[in-house]
Amino acid sequence: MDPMADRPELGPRKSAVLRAVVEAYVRSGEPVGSETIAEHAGLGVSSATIRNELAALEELGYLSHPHTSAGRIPTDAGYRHYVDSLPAGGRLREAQRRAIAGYFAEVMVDLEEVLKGSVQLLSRMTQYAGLAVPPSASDEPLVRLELIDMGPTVLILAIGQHGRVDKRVIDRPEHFDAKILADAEVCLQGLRGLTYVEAQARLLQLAAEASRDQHDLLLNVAELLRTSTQGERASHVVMGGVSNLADEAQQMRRETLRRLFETLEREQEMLHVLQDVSSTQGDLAVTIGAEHPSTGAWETSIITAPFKTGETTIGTIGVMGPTRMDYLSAMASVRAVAKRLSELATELDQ
Amino acid sequence: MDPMADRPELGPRKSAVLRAVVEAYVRSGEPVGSETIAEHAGLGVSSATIRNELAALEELGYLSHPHTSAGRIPTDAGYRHYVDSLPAGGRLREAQRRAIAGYFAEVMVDLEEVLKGSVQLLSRMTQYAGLAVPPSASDEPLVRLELIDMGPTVLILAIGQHGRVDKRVIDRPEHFDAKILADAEVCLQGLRGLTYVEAQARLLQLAAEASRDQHDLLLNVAELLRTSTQGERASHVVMGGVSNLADEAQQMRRETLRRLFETLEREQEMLHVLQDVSSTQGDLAVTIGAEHPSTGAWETSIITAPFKTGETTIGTIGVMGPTRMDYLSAMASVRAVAKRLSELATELDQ
DNA sequence: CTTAGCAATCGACCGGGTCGAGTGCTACGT
DNA sequence: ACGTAGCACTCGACCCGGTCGATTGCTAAG
Repeated sequence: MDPMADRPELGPRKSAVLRAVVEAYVRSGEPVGSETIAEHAGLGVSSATIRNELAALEELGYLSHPHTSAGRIPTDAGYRHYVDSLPAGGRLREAQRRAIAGYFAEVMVDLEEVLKGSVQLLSRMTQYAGLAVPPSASDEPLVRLELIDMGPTVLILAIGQHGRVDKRVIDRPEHFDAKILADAEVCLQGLRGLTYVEAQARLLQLAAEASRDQHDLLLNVAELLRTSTQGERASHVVMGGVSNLADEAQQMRRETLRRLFETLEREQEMLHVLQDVSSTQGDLAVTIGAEHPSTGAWETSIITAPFKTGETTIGTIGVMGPTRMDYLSAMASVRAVAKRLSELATELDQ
Repeated sequence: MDPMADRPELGPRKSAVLRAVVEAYVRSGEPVGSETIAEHAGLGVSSATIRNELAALEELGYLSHPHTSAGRIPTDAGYRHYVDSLPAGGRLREAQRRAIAGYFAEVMVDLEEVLKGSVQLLSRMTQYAGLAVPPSASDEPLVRLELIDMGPTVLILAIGQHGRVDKRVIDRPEHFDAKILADAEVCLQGLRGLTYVEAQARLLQLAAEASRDQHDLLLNVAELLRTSTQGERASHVVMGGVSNLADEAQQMRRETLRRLFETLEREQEMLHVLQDVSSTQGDLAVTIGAEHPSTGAWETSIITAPFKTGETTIGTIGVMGPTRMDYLSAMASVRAVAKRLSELATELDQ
């Protein structure tokens, strides 16, 4: 029963039964039996027939069975089939539509801030945790690169085209006089307009040629650019509504919960997970439970969508929740927010 | 049994018994009985005598009783008495001493970064969550205040004496030409050396006198300074090792856990709690359970210590953990880290 | 004031019995 | 071949009662 194996197409009734199981289970949180489905799913067949279908679906690996006399629970593969069979255009409830419209109406201009708000918006709409990966600085052109003399220290400041500001404070060796700083400044002026990555490469060259005093200084500037594009703080993950996960947490095993929150604190790891998870498709990427080792270990699913300026993807936004998730509505929410975000980002980019 | 009521001094033996109960309970997590104490606390009296003392301590409100045939558990008041009777100079274990020394050996120069590391250090040492309130910008002198033309937007940048950088992106109305920006820049140059608060006040004056075009721009700058000193992002809380709280979380009630994590996400609220909790004394402040409404609701305790440059307090650092906490070692850790932090801050300040 | 002894208390644990939900099978009808 | 009704069976949830062990509180003696 490899959960990743390709499975044959299901007949329309099996699909309907599976959908009914998933939806009932997502609503109630309790294993669902044949009776419930026969009554509520409106398939016009008796519970006995449903039972046969359920047994078949279990045989196929879409459902599982806590114990003999309990109802069925979807497996990860079951959720997967359900999600794949979902109509592309899930509807938003009117309240949610308005929440999104309302949020994006108060236009903001700092993308980082917008993202913070967006993940909170998503977490409120879905009751899961909101996640976003902001654009990386790598290809952002530099508008400024400055050295600021602060007495015992020097502040290195890089400002990107889109309002990104990175800083680094370094100790100032005593023999650093104003002249050295001024000379270095001149060097740095020449880098304006280059991207973070280009400027970093250029700086390494310049440092190699420069005088010894300049050398260290320029290396420090290069280091700032490096950490801003690759390092710890380079790309972080914006999170919101993480407390929503605490709800489901109660029924998780102790260790599961622990590990989940530990990873949430380690942004870099979280970033990797999100990158793995969302590299798959074009529009909406859904990763369910054990389809990714991490989400498997946490018994969670992640839904992400890229957001773009024009045609180029610049970041990712989505939600994370229990595998027992209302995929339909969560997917609709993520899609809608990502769309608005893309519009906004495109506008800001001009 | 008002837990806040002043209580009479305890005799030396009652104190010893209380201490034994607290320490045994902190270690084991289970209600502790008279036998255990008689054997391990080395008081040289029998369990019957201990029982009498326990009954007396319960009568006084220091201990409680889950049910008749269970051992005793300290109340908040019990922990309070225990903490107050602790010797001031708790000893650190050698490993911890070295962890601190090791961390502060790799000197860093950006206080914000140091704080992030410090709370993580504390959380690793204590196995609780680390918390810190960084210095506020209010009294930091400005070294720079710049307007940066970024095409469709303008970036306002404020740089403080100690390496603090605040930014705000604003839309740029079309009639804003280079001249208006240049004029405003001149205005702003004049504010260098003033503190955030002073500069903000001065800007409001200037705006009132300025031309209409300048007016809005200057107000935006003032707004940046305002939000940097009072607003949402003004003073945040640095947190680390929050996942440690998830351990104890399992035995909390569902709602308790939820509320705790919700508040942890709302920095402003967390900030208020920390301010309430740490405003009390000079050195170490310990707030136990219901002594503060918030910590009461979460069944947690908070230990904080101020850190200073010279004699003036500039921030707070501490840990938060379950009321059933190893106060002795946590207090020693917080005290030690705060001390090192003060030394570092004082050095950086020169 | 301390101590030994002892009855009393109460949760934890175990086994058995009932109940109900839900399955899976079989036999029958279409 | 497929849907259905009926029914025995399974198994967890719940309740009950009994035992065990930990711990108390009391009492009476030192």
